[in-house]
Amino acid sequence: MDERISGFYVKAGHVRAGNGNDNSDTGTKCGRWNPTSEQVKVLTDLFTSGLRTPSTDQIQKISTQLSFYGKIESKNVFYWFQNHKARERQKRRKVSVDYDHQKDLIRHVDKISSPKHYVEFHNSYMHVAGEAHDEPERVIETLQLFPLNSFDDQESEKLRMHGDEFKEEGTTFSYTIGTEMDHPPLDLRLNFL
Amino acid sequence: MDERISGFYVKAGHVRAGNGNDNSDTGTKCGRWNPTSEQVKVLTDLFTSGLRTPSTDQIQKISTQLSFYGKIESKNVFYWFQNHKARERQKRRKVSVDYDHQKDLIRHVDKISSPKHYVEFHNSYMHVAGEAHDEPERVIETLQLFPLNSFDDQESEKLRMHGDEFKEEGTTFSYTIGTEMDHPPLDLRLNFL
DNA sequence: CCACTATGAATGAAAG
DNA sequence: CTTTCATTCATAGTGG
Repeated sequence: MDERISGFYVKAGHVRAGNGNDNSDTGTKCGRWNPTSEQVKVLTDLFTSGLRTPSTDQIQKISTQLSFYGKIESKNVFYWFQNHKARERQKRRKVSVDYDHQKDLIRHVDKISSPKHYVEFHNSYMHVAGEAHDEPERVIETLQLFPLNSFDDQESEKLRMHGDEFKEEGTTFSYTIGTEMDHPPLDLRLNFL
Repeated sequence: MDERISGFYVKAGHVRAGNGNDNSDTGTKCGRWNPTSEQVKVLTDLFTSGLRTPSTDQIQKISTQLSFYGKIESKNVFYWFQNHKARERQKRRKVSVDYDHQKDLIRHVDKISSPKHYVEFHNSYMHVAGEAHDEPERVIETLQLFPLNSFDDQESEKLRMHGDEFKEEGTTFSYTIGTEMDHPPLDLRLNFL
């Protein structure tokens, strides 16, 4: 059975707001963004310079700038950085395993059946303040594209202290009450509610 | 085999297979929640009807109902709504800058009324199967869709006024930010890299 | 034509 | 609520 070629992968929606004139690229179908070499270059440069998670503003600006080379949208830039960062980390993590035992390297599959106080391990990255370890985070100050605090965050691998447990019941959603009650008849429409 | 959702669920059956996360049988529910078509449908309906931030109690009930279609927990519902809502907004924000200034607008009004055109819920392939089936409708007895309100709901979240929340850089965007230059080409400054 | 790979896109989960 | 992280889905591109 090979359903990989079947036409079921219609993927509803995704109508590309534009009128289909987006292919400024190599005759790309409007399926998904296909970055041009220039765009990739710029993005890569930015990434190399240290930009990991651009803010909305920067995404907008970058997007605007890159539109010069071809069709591109903000979300493309957003996804690009997300993916790049993720993949890099993914690779690093794969090769990592760092020093064998970190003592508390548990990485157990949390059983989130009854979330109450499950600890969340986190990488063994341990952020050493003021210590440049292996991450080549070179921030080229020469690349001041925008006045905004460009690349500040970098990869701040801070220890994720747990502290927020999801509560199914209780007084977790204290803020929800009275926030928006624009659907009073909810119980009505949904009997079970 | 309890294929309640038997049929052509192309996507179903994914269930994190092949990872060998043999911690404890795995098969059941390790990994993250993978909503079924029905679950998504119901959640979407609720969202569409205006529910955005369900209370703890509502989450509980929804979760209970949805558990019929498959494994689900309260927190899944909670997260679902949070994400859905957040992304609705995020989309709105990132989709801008699209109707840029390099092209003339052919449709003037379309610009305002096609915000959510962009990224519809696509959950792909599920629609195909979920529609023409005869099994899925089993518990829907209680889930009767009401006559939607006259006013266009789901868009009543304009109460927010955030400073960072913004889009449309087109008009307010000025290249006079730096003393650098005034032309768009970004590569120029990045060329040194 | 089919398998594999790189990567764009999406989304569940969580942290802040 | 907002933003980020991790994992997965989907597809263009390429090799056999």
